[in-house]
Amino acid sequence: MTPSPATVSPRLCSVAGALDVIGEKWSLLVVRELILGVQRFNDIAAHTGAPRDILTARLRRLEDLGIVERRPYSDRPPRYEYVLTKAGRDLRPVVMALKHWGDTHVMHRQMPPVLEHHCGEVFVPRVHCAACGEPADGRTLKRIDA
Amino acid sequence: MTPSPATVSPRLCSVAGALDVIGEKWSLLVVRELILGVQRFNDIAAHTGAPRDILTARLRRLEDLGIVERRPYSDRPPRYEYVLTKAGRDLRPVVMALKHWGDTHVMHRQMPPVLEHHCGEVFVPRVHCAACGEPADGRTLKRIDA
DNA sequence: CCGAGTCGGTTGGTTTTCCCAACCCATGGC
DNA sequence: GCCATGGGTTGGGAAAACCAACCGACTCGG
Repeated sequence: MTPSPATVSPRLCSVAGALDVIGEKWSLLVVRELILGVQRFNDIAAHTGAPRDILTARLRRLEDLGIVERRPYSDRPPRYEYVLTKAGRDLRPVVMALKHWGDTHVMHRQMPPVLEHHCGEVFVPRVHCAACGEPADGRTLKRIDA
Repeated sequence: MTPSPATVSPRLCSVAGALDVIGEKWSLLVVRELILGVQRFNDIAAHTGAPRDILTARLRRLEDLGIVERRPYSDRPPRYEYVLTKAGRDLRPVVMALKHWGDTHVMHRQMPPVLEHHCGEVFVPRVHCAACGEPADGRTLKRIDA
């Protein structure tokens, strides 16, 4: 337990290395969103709660580190989306371990599990209209009772 | 992908909950040290590189959250050591996942794996003198060649 | 053609956090 | 007496995070 004398420097360790890379505030929440398939700047900001300027900084850094890829999905107007690289997808076990620990030691009720659809992707539910098959959301639905 | 309109608030999620608890700078490195069996304030400070005042704050918070236990091992002078609770030991998968990711994506060479001795504890090597069986370190060894 | 809305950001100013060196106190050993 | 050890605390400066407001390029509705 007692360390070697005199020249004790911080442990050279890949846990520390990993935290240097993805240990900054918001980084892992951004990765969580990307794992869930959220790809657009505004959506990531809304779902994580991260300030927009910080989010910009994190996305740039994750891009520099080869964890996310930023790619245009529209030329005019210029629009971008973010997707995980292999290195980024490999963070799933980290996020899952955090989620499991959070489930059992922080949240008092069990959170819904992350599911994987048989297509191989993380399952994100989306409501469709059974009649026409088109997606349904707040803009395509309207109250008719009043 | 596009979220529901209007009232989009940060996702209620145990990943976020976990990060609120152990996502602050240095927290997971402190847990790493405790997993490795380092229990004393000065040793944790030296091995992590955390500033002493920050380390104090983190240890207090981890104690309040029930992740570490602070207990005296000497009355006079008053001295304390830190050990993980069950909730703290349950963070091992998180630290291991981080370590594995760091091994493959940050560090360019493989770091030595964390081993578990058959006694059930994490294996931390300590060099002993084969002759007398006592532990050997910088204070008990001396160069005799010059 | 005008005004409002969308998207992906920037900018400036404030607040919070982190960092570092120095100091403190009780004790034990020389 | 004097220094070392262990577990901190303190003050002050540097860095990071936060927030509201703004911007530019476009689209859409009227």
